[in-house]
Amino acid sequence: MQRINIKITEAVQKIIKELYGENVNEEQIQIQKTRKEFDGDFTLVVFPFLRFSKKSPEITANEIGDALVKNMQEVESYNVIKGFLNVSLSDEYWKNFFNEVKSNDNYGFKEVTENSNKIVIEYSSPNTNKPLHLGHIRNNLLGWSEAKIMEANGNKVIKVNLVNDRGVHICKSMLAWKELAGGKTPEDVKMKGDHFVGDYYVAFDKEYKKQIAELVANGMDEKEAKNEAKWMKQARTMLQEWESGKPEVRKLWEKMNSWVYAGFDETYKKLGVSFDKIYYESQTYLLGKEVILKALKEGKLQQKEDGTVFIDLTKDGLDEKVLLRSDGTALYMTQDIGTAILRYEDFKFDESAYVVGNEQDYHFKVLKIVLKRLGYDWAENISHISYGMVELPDGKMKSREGTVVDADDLVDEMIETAKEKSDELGKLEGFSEEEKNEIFRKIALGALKYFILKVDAKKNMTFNPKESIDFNGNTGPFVQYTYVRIQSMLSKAKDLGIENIHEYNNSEKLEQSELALLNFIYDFEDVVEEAGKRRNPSVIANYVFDLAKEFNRFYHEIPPILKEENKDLMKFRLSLSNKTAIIIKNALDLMGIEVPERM
RNA sequence: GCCCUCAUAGUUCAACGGAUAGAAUAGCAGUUUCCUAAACUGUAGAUACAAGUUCGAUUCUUGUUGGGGGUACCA
Repeated sequence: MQRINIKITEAVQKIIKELYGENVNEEQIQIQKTRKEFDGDFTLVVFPFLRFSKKSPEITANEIGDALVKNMQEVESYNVIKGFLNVSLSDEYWKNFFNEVKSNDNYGFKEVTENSNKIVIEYSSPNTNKPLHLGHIRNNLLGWSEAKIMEANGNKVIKVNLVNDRGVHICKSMLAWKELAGGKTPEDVKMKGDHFVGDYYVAFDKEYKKQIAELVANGMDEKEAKNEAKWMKQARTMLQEWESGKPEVRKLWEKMNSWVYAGFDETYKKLGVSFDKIYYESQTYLLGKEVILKALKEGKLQQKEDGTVFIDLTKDGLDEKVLLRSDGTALYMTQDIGTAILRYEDFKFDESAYVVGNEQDYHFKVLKIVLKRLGYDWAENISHISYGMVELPDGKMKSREGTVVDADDLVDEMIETAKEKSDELGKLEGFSEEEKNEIFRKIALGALKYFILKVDAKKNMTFNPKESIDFNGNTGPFVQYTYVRIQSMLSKAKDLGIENIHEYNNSEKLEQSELALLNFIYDFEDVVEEAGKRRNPSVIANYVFDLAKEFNRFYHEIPPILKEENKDLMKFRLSLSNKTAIIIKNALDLMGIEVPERM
């Protein structure tokens, strides 16, 4: 069935041609949803046509409105307020629309086929020297949701992770462990491996600072002290040993990384994210080096006297960018070039998307240009899904100052709060512990995910731990609750012996709240598309909240459905509720949020 | 210095250049012989400042002020 907003657009085009003899393109025809406070379903803005009609906005709108009623049987009436033509569709249209979609659980989604666009999306990208924190949570939730939304828009999506498992920062925690741990493992102290390793990274920094302070006290200037501190020198040596493949160092590196991976796996599982392929920087940086050295030989890059390899981007309005250190070791950019190339060879993607914070906007601008200069045409299809920082009410998170919000802690606290809240309300009595815990988990993660994803991805956001745990108002649990309520009603209907809720013959005039719900249901398809185009899960969040709110209003305004004597009407309303629940479930799924059946 | 970004109720967030700038929360006032009150209803409260473009500007342009980020042989 053709989308009615498109049909109206085409009709308006024809009408303008007939009335005023002008050809207007689709972009000039602004059809929007009628705002709540006015009568109507769709609104046409007529101001752009005044120069054709040479009449007042009111007269122009009336002329077009008359013609629409005449030309389109779906259009029942219209009203004009200022330059706005509000069009009301007939009950018959809405009932037909609902009949089309009520049993289609995939309404709003496009099919993924063999010929679909292939998108590789990278997200998460952790370092193996510390556990995941709140910033990673935003990244992971966004990455997962973007992937889901891309899929819903008919793209073939491949989710990849790039683990930053090498570099001097990794050596720092290795060194501290070697010096301080006395051979202890995470098992020995019953800790999650990533937290265990992270503690040694912190320990390194503490000792390092002490050493700097000592040197400064002995008269060295600070800059020199930073370079000359014993542990820093040892860490650098360790990196060189690592690069040259010294067995002892490699072994330690593998051991500690494996601890971290076990910890990450747990966190990823808890968050409900996963990957189709994992890249390791340790496996891509050599390719990056190779490609750069080759390009240098071909004269595409430049070299300084000390051996530094760089690219001059001043013509692109950027600076000179170093691609290899003077000692020949790799940088972040070096490995990212390697990874990008490897990824193209692996997947021959149509698009390669990176979910990475906006602090790296410059990095990705450079990456794209460098790859193009090196002759990789597909670099044009690299996109950076840039998102804003997460700040705490009292400022930015700083790992060194201990103001980070740990990912595992946060999730655990949310679950604990969900449990308290539920006990307080006396819900879930008579459930087994296992069932209850599963529900708490869904609610807690629903709250967290919704809280983070409802904010426009590209904007910085403030994370207030207290408010994020809220389960009322514009929150995940509010939406989940609406779903649960509908499930409860549907199962009660079944208990009453009401079967085949999609089979009815509703001849009643539609109520305002029913029309409002139908409009929301209609919108879902456009919302999914918009979220995809804008690369923004918040579009979904805003929509599903409004839908849930609208349903709750409907639920209160309409007399109890299960007591409705007109069985056709009752079934229609049950079917409408059921459809609402399915859309809630599908929309939340696009955000990685699960729905409980009871709560 | 240069580049990029952001600024909306007390607070956290919305608003393809369109109508009277929406929600949530905190505040105040209500709703349960009725399908889950984690709900619903009412009330009060905001576009940093100054110009410009436009029929129309929170949205676009310029300037001012104030945040954030980048400009590393860190990632």
